[in-house]
Amino acid sequence: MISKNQDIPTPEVCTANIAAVRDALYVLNGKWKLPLIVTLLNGAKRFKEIQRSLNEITPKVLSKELKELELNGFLERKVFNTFPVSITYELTPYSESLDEVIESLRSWGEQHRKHLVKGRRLESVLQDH
Amino acid sequence: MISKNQDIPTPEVCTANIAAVRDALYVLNGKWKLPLIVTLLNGAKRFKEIQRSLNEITPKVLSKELKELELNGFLERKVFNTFPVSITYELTPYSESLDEVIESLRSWGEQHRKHLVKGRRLESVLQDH
DNA sequence: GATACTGCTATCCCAAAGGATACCGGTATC
DNA sequence: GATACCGGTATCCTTTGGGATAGCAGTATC
Repeated sequence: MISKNQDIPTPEVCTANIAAVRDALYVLNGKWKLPLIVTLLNGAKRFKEIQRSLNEITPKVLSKELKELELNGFLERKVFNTFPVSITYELTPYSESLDEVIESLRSWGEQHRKHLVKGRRLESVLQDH
Repeated sequence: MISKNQDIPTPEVCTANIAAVRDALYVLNGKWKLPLIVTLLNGAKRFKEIQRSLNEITPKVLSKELKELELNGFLERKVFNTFPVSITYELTPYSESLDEVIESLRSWGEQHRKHLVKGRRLESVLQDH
């Protein structure tokens, strides 16, 4: 329906589309939110596990991102009465609503890197991981 | 393939997925890039038209975002020899690679707002447009 | 004792993104 | 003259995102 080849949206539809995209970005924007959700697709994880899996994130930033994602209903924090205390984070059913978003970004990121390799522009417009 | 219900990705696949999502976010992250591309789905536009259509963006930010999108190959800036000079911005064929990304975000943003209305949490986690 | 684990928090800092405002020169209109 | 159009740019500022580092208490292991 948003495809440019077949059906140019009217200005009203375009405005509504922009609003919806902005709603999504408001919730999902930033360096770490979606990568964090992707790492939890593997199953529930503990704080340090997540940190290792995301490689370069500081505890402070991780803590803040987890809180926001919890607040928005994407993940659940579970506390277990062990020594030391252990806490797991796992995705909620609502996080499944993001599957298409994540898949489209993953797929696009993959093809974009290939596109750049083909055009030899890799160094200037992609980040190291 | 990234769906959680059917096929939990292995850690290696997960790492590759995170990397691909991060590539995409590196290029597309921020408040204005995708809304800007959405507004050009309507067809080529001039600077002031884009500004009006995006509503709250300053000329400075718009100029910067347009430059970056042009640099990344998503749009083309055309200069016409009129009085005063007129310049249009239009999407390139490469921008079509973003169609699924944009559509998934639009669709998600739409359902998320509905989800929040249903749960009466609109005020706290969505932005005004 | 030291070091490691746990999941954070506090402090300080920098970088980046974004906003507010004023302005440019050339032309057109009143 | 004033104001508007055009597409920006310059300056100053605020806000947000993220990073670096140190530290907490309780427990376990050497």
